[in-house]
Amino acid sequence: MARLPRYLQALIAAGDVDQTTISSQGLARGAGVNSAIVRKDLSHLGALGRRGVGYDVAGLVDEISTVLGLSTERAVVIVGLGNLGRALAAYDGFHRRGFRIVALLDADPAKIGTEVGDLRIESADDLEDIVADRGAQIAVLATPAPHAQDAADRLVAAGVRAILNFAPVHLDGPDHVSIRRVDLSTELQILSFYEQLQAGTGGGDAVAGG
Amino acid sequence: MARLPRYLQALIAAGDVDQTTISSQGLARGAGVNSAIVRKDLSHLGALGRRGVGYDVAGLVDEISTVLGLSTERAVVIVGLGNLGRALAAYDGFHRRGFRIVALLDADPAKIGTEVGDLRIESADDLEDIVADRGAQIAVLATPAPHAQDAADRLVAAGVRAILNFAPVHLDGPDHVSIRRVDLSTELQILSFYEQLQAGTGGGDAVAGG
DNA sequence: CTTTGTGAAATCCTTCACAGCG
DNA sequence: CGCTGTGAAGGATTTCACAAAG
Repeated sequence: MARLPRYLQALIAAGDVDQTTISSQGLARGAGVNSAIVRKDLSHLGALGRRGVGYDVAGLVDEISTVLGLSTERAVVIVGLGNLGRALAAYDGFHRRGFRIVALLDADPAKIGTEVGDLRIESADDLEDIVADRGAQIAVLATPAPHAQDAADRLVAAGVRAILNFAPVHLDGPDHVSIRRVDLSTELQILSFYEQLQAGTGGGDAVAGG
Repeated sequence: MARLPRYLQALIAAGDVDQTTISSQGLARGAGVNSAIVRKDLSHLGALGRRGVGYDVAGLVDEISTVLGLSTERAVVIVGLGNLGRALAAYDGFHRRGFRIVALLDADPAKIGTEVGDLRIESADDLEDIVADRGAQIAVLATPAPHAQDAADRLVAAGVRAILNFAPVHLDGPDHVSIRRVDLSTELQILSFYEQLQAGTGGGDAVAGG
């Protein structure tokens, strides 16, 4: 259910505006999807809405948070402190949503010992010990592409169960480890494709950008 | 065709290793997908493979680059120079793939005039003029969430035809503008969900992470 | 004997439309 | 009435399986 986080965002926005109840259509607008799909998704979590009224905002926030496993804090390790890694380390969105960064690892001796935010960069040589000691469950991978698979293998062996990969390569891993990928230049390339399409038409035709 | 950039990456990796030809299965491994789907995707671009041999690496790179519109340089403007925006501005992956950053815009007077890489941050007040003058076709949005929709509206009005949105909100826009979203905390939340699932099982069951 | 290109089957996901509850 | 919950319909995408080509 990749849409739950979207709903959560829309719900929090609604709560900020002191809305106590929200309809599937209101949620759909906030999340940028169809209202039928909102109802179907939410009915999957149990019958949480009241007919004729809508969904209780606070109740749904709790329910979705629980389902997503956000009720307990998750320990995150960031591997690779280049431009992107550093920005991620400084990004407060993680902290705000219950993710605690427990370590920053890099292989470059020049970086080791320097501080980012209030954490010190440590040596990637000690990856296994650090992951185990601090109970890191999730890793954010922002190394150069050639080192990503190796780093991933070590993270998996050390007990990490989920990896968010920013390196522009496909990573292989065992089935019990979830690997997601975010690739900035891939996203831009997809946009480039659509942009080109638009340049062709007069700009009138519909192309879902989604 | 959201998979073409992946194929491109796998092809470039194959070329780096002096491979002159590649099978659908080899490409599939590199891109992390099924080989049948590779063949179907590529057959859609025309018959480019040779039976019994595979696909010509250099030829395919050219073909996919053309389809994605990467053969001409695209002008990109980055709006919002916080941690993430700055990292994106410094990210060389864009440049390497034919995207040229033509402007950096921010609303914060303290940031205006400072340099990031070899570009100076300019005032968001001049957004319309700057986008028009420099022919920016694609915008990267990394503003705080509350300003994202407003910035998007102005970008669209100024003639931008594609937006890559890093702000954690859904953006509305006309059909002729493609809007894609990358949300880091959403990604982490999805991982959190899978992580939780894994913690429940002994770690043996299969859960696709992709 | 290898590997593409592609109909057909299977699967997944979305939308429609409406019964039923409040 | 308004709005949820959901079967059924419709679309889209993925996988299978194999004929044809080199």
